[in-house]
Amino acid sequence: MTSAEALEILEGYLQKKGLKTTAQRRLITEVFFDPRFKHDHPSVDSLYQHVRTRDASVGYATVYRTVKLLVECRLATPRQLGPTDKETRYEPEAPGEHHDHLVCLECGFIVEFENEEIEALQHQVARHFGFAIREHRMVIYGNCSRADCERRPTAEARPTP
Amino acid sequence: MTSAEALEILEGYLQKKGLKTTAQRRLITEVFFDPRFKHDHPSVDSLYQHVRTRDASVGYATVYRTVKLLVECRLATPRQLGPTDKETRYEPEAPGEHHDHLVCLECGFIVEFENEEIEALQHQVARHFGFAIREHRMVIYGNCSRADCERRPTAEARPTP
DNA sequence: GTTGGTGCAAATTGTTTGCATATAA
DNA sequence: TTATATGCAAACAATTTGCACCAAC
Repeated sequence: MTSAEALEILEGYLQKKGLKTTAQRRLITEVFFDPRFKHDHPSVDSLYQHVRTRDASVGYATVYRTVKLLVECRLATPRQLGPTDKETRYEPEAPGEHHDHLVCLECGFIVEFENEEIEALQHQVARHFGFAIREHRMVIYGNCSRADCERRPTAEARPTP
Repeated sequence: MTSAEALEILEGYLQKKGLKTTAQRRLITEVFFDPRFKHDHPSVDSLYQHVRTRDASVGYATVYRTVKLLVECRLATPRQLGPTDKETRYEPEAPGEHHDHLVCLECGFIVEFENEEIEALQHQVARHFGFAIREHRMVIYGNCSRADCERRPTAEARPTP
């Protein structure tokens, strides 16, 4: 999903709700869907930093409020990847799509994947317990095999050993 | 796992680390593994409340510090069930065991389950991306079919299955 | 007696909110 | 024109920490 498509969805949502399209909301959405940035699962703070490089007058609260709007119209999903992460991180979403995550406990490297067999089994389990599935979250933690694993230790994915 | 077994593991851990076994640590562990309580996935606050009914002099900080110890020796796992939960909740663990969760979005009802087929597929996916699995977290959200669903709107006040 | 533990209150951190002003519709 | 948005600072809520006194070893 491109920034332009996301903006269209956002504007439709705002209109429907009688809310206003502002320069800040457009900028934040644009940055959030920036191809160079959209796989970062950014925290609000990280998004705020990027936004500030393009308009230093934008306030922290506005970023929080806009991210909340993006979540409401399903353009963003809150995630708690790293088992030790304190901040909530957000991921750009195309409505209808879904994927899960593999997270490297050493270097924080994240892989997104989809697996229909697992999804089918989840529905089966849910049905067995009388649940109607609305959504699910699955994160697999492990060690990746990239050559430069360990060389980029990030704060994000480090549980107590 | 009984309170007694948990206590034994904790005391072993404390000894190994040169830390001390105190009445508070014993009490908190006992309450955390109390059979009437151990499936509640309690928050630190909820655990604190229960502990206070048995010793009103125990402080909030001590409960936090003790829970941290329990996590370190793998007797507790931090969870963020409810997509809207603010507080971290903790679950008593028997080392080696594992289960996932079904959470009702309406009433907060939680079912624990295990599914070997899903676990096998997770390993397959991980291998495909060159990851060695260390652990995983899976939560399925949906609507349960219990007769009194909706009547218990908070995740804290949950029935025993 | 020494080292680590506790309770309290104060500090920190991520997030939200009240308010006066600014801006889209 | 009029409702909604913004930026700022203050408020909040969950969690952590500094410190003087206590208690396990």
